[in-house]
Amino acid sequence: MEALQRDIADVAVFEDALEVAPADVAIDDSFDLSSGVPGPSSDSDSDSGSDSHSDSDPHSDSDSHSDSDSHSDSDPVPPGRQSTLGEQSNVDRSAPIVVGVDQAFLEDAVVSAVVALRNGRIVERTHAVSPLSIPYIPGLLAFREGGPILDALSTLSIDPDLLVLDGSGRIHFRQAGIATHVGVLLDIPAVGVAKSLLCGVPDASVDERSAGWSTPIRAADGVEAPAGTVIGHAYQSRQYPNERRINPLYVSPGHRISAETTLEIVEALCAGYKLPAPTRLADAYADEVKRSILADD
DNA sequence: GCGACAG
DNA sequence: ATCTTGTCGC
Repeated sequence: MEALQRDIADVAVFEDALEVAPADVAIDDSFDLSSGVPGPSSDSDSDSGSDSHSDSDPHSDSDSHSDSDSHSDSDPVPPGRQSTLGEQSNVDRSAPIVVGVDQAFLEDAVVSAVVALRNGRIVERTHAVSPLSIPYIPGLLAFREGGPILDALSTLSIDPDLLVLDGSGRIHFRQAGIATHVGVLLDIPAVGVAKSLLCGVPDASVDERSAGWSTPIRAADGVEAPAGTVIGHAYQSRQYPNERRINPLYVSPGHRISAETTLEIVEALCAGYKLPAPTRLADAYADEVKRSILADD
């Protein structure tokens, strides 16, 4: 597994090779992000469960039947037309699609939820339920959750321009955290957003920082990269005005993006909240699906 | 050998 | 990640 991670890190591109600029994904504060899915239909989900074609699941029997086990809402795009008259809408249909991914766990399965945003609004949501076989081992997270994430992403009808994953990317012993792993396998730009630091050292102490602050995370001790290499950043996305403290985020490039741009993108996606909007929304959706599953049996 | 260690 | 009510503060 570790050898595979070194191969993945070798193929990974930690430089900007994406068509997404921070300004293109900024979250509008003028819209209520906490409410809703697009379209009038309420989200009364059906089942889910797509078998995994994960790297850890040898018996990947066919997923023949339902390709749409999870509901998905995508807005209709006018055929062959960019912009003409009547372009009063603020909706830029050419804006990049940012997809957030998050998971909720069951007994021996995991719900992987994906939420696609464009111009800060949800354009599609889908999910998959996959079996879990490998335990959580620091440094090997992708082997446990990577397959299930691919399961969910394969149900999306929209093509992501950027993936926002829970966990690290380059901030990893072998520079192949789950964001890098998934990004490389799909060859899609990806960033990793973690709530705690796996490895590497911050340039400055991360304690008691105000919103907007950030400091580089550099390779050290066990990280297989030239000592001093900037592998990510600690970023204080939000802070209370008073005594109570909020921990910073640890953001790092997954694939086809630099550490600097990763920081800018995450900044643009947080909009006053601790977590980037795609992650927050996928988080809530995963819990929603999980509870609905626990509901009937 | 001991400690650290994403979700 | 998950088990879980209230509680402090804007």
